[in-house]
Amino acid sequence: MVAITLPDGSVRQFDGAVSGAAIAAAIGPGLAKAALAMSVNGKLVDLSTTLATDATVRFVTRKDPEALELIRHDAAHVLAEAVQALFPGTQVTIGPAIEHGFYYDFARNEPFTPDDFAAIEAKMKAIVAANAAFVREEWDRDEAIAFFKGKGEHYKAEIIQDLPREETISLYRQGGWVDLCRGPHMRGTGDVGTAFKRLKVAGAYWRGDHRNAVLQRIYGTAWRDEKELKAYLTMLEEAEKRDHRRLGREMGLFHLQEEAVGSVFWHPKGWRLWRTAENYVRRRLDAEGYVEVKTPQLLDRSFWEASGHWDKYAGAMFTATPRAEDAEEHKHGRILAIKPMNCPCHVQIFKQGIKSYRDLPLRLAEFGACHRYEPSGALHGIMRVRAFTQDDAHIFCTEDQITEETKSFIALLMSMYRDFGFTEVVIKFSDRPDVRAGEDAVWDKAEGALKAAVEAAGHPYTLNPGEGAFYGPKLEFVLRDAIGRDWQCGTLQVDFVLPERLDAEYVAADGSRRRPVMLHRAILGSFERFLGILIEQYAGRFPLWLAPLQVVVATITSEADAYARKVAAELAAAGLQVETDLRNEKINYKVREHSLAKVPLIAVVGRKEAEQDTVALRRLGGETQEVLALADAVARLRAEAMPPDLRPAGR
RNA sequence: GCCGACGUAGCUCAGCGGUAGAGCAACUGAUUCGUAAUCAGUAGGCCCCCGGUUCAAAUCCGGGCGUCGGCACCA
Repeated sequence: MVAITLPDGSVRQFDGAVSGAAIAAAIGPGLAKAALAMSVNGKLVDLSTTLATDATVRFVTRKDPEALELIRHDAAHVLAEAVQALFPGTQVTIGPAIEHGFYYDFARNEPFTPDDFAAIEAKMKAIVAANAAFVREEWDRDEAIAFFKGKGEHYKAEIIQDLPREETISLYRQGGWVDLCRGPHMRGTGDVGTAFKRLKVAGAYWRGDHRNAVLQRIYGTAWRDEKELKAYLTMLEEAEKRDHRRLGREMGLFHLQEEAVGSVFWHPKGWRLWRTAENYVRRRLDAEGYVEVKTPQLLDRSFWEASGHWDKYAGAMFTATPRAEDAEEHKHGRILAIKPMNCPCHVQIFKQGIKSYRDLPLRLAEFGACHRYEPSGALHGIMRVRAFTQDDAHIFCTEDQITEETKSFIALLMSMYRDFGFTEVVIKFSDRPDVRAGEDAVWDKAEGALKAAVEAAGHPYTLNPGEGAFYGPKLEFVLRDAIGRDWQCGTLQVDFVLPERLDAEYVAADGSRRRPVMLHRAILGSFERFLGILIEQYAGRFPLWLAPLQVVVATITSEADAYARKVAAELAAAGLQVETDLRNEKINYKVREHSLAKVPLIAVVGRKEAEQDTVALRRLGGETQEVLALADAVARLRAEAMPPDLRPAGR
């Protein structure tokens, strides 16, 4: 007898070994039809799996969260079959389910062309319609290797060779096609459904290593039903509409051009946005006991050799030498490097004079402009650039102060993110990478201290093994935007290495000389990137305090021109960014134009307003307007435009 | 850096061997108008750059540069 326990606690007895499909059928025809796979004692397996011993079973239907992963994984197999059917000689490699969809990496000499894609998608549909059953087979390891080698599937053979010896080698058949796969799968290709779409093709390195061959990766998306698919495609469209590169141009915030690859030309409105953000950050740091500094752009190569950066990052650093042949640097062949980061400079400030334990923690902040020669393929709008400004700071402290400094940093960061409109923040803890500076004992200490600190701060965090900086472990702060995308911005890194390398020390209470610990930290990360994220978060429709142009005073008739100027002057005197629109155009035209430009408020004035000393306020996206006495409107907008940290009510 | 696609007016794009096009924007004029496009007219181009093929190149070929989508990278 085999006893099967179901999620509701009930137990069903079977005479002998029984398949999942048979159990489902025994429970009811509805379930038999809906079950795609099952969870046996918590492990997801094929529905066809035979159970010979007692077990707890839960059936997975299309409604369950696991279904998405199954659909996507199966869709990857369908894609692979389609490609091999259409392009004989193409080798298959791997094809996992990923967030929102799936991909499959193929080895083929000729690139896939747009014409191929329609054929691939059509073939996929045909394979799904044929609904061939997924059949699992377990093979002997060496036979499997020989089998794939015999088919010319060298990547598959390599995968098997690299599997641990004790691993079961399973193959899945779907009709005439077979693939190496761990499983599980649904019942047949038909279970993939129709809510999938091939999306894009891209190069990808075999096993993610840039020294390996380049494969062709075809991406697709797959969902439970058409409605979910449509919602996803709509989200992609929404993301495209929010694209900071597009909005940056449309709203006149910035531009990029060929002669300055990776550097941003900030236009007046974009720079206004930057200044608003920078002023805000500066006020918060001032209030938090940071002291602001400014350090050199150009430093001698030997400086970076001492800090250890030259060794690891010379290839990503810009260097500069004077053109004038009589310049000393030129004669002696000295190389100056444009700073790629601020920390070594801050250590130099720390080292001026003798520091006492009473000076700690010393929090040196800098809006530091840095340059890095980022690989050309990494550049992306203003999000990934070669010239950027960090909201950087280094906290010099004792080991005992790490916990307290980390706690107050996390509190500051969370509060600032909230002010910028981000409420969902995830913390990741990254520990030692393979290539690193410093002794293991030092790393033990640094990781221990940081972990203790983040736990003391009381925020949950996830582990990100091996992703730390080369000089120390770090916390990474990832924020989720309005349409569900994640952006890593803030960071806090513990560093015992650099103070040692650059010989920073302080005098302890007992008169001995000690090394300070350095905490590298940033909240926005880089202004360029963060402003790009803000543009996308708000789709250009900034809250009033961030909007670079806050109010347009638009006239209905030229008789109101003088009054419009007065309204604008009073708003400007109250600290608002305001423009007038006195053009001889219809109010409809003006409203449309300023709405498209995403100006938060339009103050409409006509003959009536001029006579009564009022304004008709219209909010972006609103369908009504509010007529207010001018003085009231000024007072109200002044309050509303106040940056969150200056609002009297507090946060 | 790697794979692929793309680069034509300010923007979005058509044209793909035979005199460079459209819509929107811009400019000029008329219209003084009450909350998301008033009408008419005008102007606007090293067709990314350099070379080649050809009687003739935006169009075909080669090489650069840049952008886009991924991959790799991200102190």
